[in-house]
Amino acid sequence: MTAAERRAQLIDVAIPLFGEHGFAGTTTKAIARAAGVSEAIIFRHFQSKEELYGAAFDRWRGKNADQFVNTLQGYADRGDDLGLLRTLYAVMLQGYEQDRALHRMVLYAGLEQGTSGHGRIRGKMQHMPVYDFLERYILQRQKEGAFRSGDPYLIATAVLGMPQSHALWTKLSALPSAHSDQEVADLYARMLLQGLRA
Amino acid sequence: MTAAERRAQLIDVAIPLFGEHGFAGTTTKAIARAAGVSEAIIFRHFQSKEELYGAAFDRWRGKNADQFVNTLQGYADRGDDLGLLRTLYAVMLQGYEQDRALHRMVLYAGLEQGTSGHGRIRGKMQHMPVYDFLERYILQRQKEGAFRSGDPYLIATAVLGMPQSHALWTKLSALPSAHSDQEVADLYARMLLQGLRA
DNA sequence: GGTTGAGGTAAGCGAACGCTAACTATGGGC
DNA sequence: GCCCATAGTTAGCGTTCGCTTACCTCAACC
Repeated sequence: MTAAERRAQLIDVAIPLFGEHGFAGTTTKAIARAAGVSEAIIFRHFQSKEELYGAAFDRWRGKNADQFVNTLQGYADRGDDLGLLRTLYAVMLQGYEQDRALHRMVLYAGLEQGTSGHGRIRGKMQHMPVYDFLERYILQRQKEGAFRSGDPYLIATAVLGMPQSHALWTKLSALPSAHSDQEVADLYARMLLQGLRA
Repeated sequence: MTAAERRAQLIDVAIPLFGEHGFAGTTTKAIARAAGVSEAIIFRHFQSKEELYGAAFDRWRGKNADQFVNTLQGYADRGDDLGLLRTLYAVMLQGYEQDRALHRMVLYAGLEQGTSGHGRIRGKMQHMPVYDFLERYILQRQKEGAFRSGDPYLIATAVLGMPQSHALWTKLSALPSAHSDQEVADLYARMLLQGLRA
């Protein structure tokens, strides 16, 4: 296995572990065992556990795909507010479920940042494309007189916060939900859109 | 210092540490240093680190005061939906800031539960009085034809999710906010109330 | 005023932590 | 056929982890 392949594999197996136990709770030995290699080769391919953590984190940033944003932009161009929100929520909830480990890792990172030594994460969490898109979108709709006034960033936080919080408890933690993602996405989208109207 | 006092003191100093670094990231030595005693007395007063963690957690459950719910009930009796939501949000945001360590600990516990051995936490996180109150309140307003239809629990999750998510990033993590709590509470309350109307 | 028991400390246990040094297998280029 | 860079191993380093043991101190009680 080449160095690049091994690096990628180590990141792959590390993400579920970091996501499940956090940085402090995940041991290099466990990562090595999951990868089927000896512990030492982790440190051949990464300077430290911290660097591996940072590399795993970069994987997440790549996932916030522009393609997702492009889909939303399509709804925006068509002026389909409800479709946009519904799609946004559905994709978000699906993403949380699909990349559960990755999102758990991000959440852990938010809590752990600045505590342990792993300062590599700092600054990596800002600037998610979805936030930027939503902020611009809200600003535009405000100018058109369609949405209520108020700081677009703050409103975007509220828009994204509802499903985030739902996903936090139903998907990232263990608590079960009695509702399908579609159902939740639909209710949230309708409710929030009505609240956004000027 | 009596045993009861010492127990309480150990819990007091442990909460900020657990909140800052999580269960796995907090060492018994650090707790002992913070309390100004030797590490061994932790294990005189608690069977294990895990038991201390559970005891700290019980402290949180006591904080979800009924008094808070009573205040909200007052608004409900007066039919003041906006006042209720605004107060709810303001108190929530204030609570997150005030008991930052406690809330961080709870969030950590949600992520860590079922991973490390500390199964003591399981089942302690359910049944927050605020959720129950809000669910009943929404159901009542639905019957009166004032609020939109939909599962009250799901709607309550959305109502509480918006400030939770905001607080998660601005208060529990390190990211700064450009807006005052009052400002946020007011905008969120207005927006959500409009979305709730039938 | 000697005994006792509760609260506390110093020292260190075995295990696990992140990480490293020294060595081996292997495969492509001359 | 030899060379040597590369990917991997074994063994263990120094430290820290949660926790335990042996001992100390001292106010309360009969």
